[in-house]
Amino acid sequence: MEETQITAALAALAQVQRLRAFRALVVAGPQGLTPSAMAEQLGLAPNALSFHLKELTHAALVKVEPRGRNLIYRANFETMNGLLSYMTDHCCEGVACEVTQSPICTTC
Amino acid sequence: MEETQITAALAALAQVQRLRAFRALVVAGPQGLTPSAMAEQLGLAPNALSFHLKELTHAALVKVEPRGRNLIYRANFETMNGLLSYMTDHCCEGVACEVTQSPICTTC
DNA sequence: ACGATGATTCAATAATCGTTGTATTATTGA
DNA sequence: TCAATAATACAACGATTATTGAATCATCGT
Repeated sequence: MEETQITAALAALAQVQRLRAFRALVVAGPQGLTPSAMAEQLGLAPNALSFHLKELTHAALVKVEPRGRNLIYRANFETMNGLLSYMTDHCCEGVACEVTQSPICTTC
Repeated sequence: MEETQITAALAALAQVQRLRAFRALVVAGPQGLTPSAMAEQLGLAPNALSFHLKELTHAALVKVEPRGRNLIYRANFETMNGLLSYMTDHCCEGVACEVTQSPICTTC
């Protein structure tokens, strides 16, 4: 993963509403959530949520799939894992400590 | 870890210079780095680096310790681990996928 | 085709953030 | 004490960002 992608992802998550939205999607898992369900759950206006989801999408943290009249948003676990790996890579020069590299949701 | 602390940490890392500075400290490990060493390594003006280190300190991502005329900055792995855990917690409702909870640098 | 719902887009305002330059504090060594 | 180095603090400008309200586009069921 590139540095710009990392900072984009971090910036996207560095905002309460987006962090909550993303976490809701992480918890929801492969099933995903519709914007209206998220708007109700998070107490957000539809347009505000849409704005934040666009940011998350642009940072490749979420994926969208149209289903009929609804959209299904899902967390992008590849980006998530790339982000976590990036922050832990080469920790302590790779020698001074034992870094356990283990991404999440390999089954998703 | 609280939500505000999480967003503070993410916001602190969502900036190229700070991300590089923090990663340099992660790589450096327990030994840490002085601001002047970091400034040279990152090609940053001393005051710019100082500003960014203050942000990282305020987000509890780094620790400072005075040593003679120098300061030693170190990555705060507790915050780091808390941050990673927060993002992966309750993934997929805790049932649909196997989340391997394994923070980094437990030996640091 | 029509009304209703789901979701996004646009525009404007207010607030936040990064950068640069200058000045200031503290510590070491002669 | 004086010069030099290490590091931070302060102020100002430009740029980015979040929020709000209103409007637009697409889809479903009748």
